[in-house]
Amino acid sequence: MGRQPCCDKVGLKKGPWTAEEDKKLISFILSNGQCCWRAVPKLAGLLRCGKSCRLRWTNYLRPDLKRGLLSEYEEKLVIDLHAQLGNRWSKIASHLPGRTDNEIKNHWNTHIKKKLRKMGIDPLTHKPLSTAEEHHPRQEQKKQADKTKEPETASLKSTTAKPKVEDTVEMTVNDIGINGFCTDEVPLIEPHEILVPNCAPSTSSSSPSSSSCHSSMFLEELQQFPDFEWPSNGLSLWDDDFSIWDFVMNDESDKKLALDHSLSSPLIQCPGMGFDQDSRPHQLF
DNA sequence: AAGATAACCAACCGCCGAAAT
DNA sequence: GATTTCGGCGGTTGGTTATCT
Repeated sequence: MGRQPCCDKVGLKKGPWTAEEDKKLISFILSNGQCCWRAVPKLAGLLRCGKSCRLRWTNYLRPDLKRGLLSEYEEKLVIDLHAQLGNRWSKIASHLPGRTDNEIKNHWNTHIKKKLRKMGIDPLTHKPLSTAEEHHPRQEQKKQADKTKEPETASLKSTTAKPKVEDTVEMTVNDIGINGFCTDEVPLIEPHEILVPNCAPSTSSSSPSSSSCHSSMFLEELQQFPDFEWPSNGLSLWDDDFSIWDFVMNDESDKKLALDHSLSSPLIQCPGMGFDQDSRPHQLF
């Protein structure tokens, strides 16, 4: 017979994660590292499937995640990578430290696509839109939908047909407009080398219209748990350095543990991860 | 002020290749 | 070698918030 089932799906919880669930998951991974996801829900006391835990961790709870809107540079990078890789969001995300495939995918669908169309560029082919397409956007959408269904022409399939596209990506740095940094060789930055700018209130990441509004709700929810120690000096939700990790890691040993885990685990380790002088991972909520 | 619509994004679904048995 | 699950990926959905009328 094959492997054992991942989890019996009866009675599993779905939908948005609560602060308590987040806390359980973070605590578990902090003390055990990332092991097999199948075992995580049971061991962490969660009524979720392992897949859901993995998704929550990689897309939201990981300490090395940047949050907030993509910078202009990141956006250009995404466009350029998309032109070469197609909808291979995970490959694209691997070139943007601290960003997830889901985040990039969402940003592409909500922002970049529109931007490119406005500029008269087909977001699928990265070539100028024909006038017919410009005048009949619905037809264009249908065409695009058809294209994606067509295995030979769909960007995903066409790129997979090539031998290891991601290995042969040539970044057109001049197009991006930033010198001296080839994204094909994302530099591994040592923690001490990272200077993550504090998330100033004026930046997009602190705007309530971005994902941070969810963080705000999340934090309010978190306040309901008495075992979380709220800072006594009156914390603003939009404090520059604020993060969930401040709540999960109540003391210095926890913070050290998080640091150790994130540096020792190849799955957690990420070149973009930043720590401030207190060894606290920056979370740009 | 209220309802309608658009925008955003976290989370789910289903598929696929790799790995385990 | 066949069967089954795991882990990862991309597409899609649905709830929430913002903006418009």
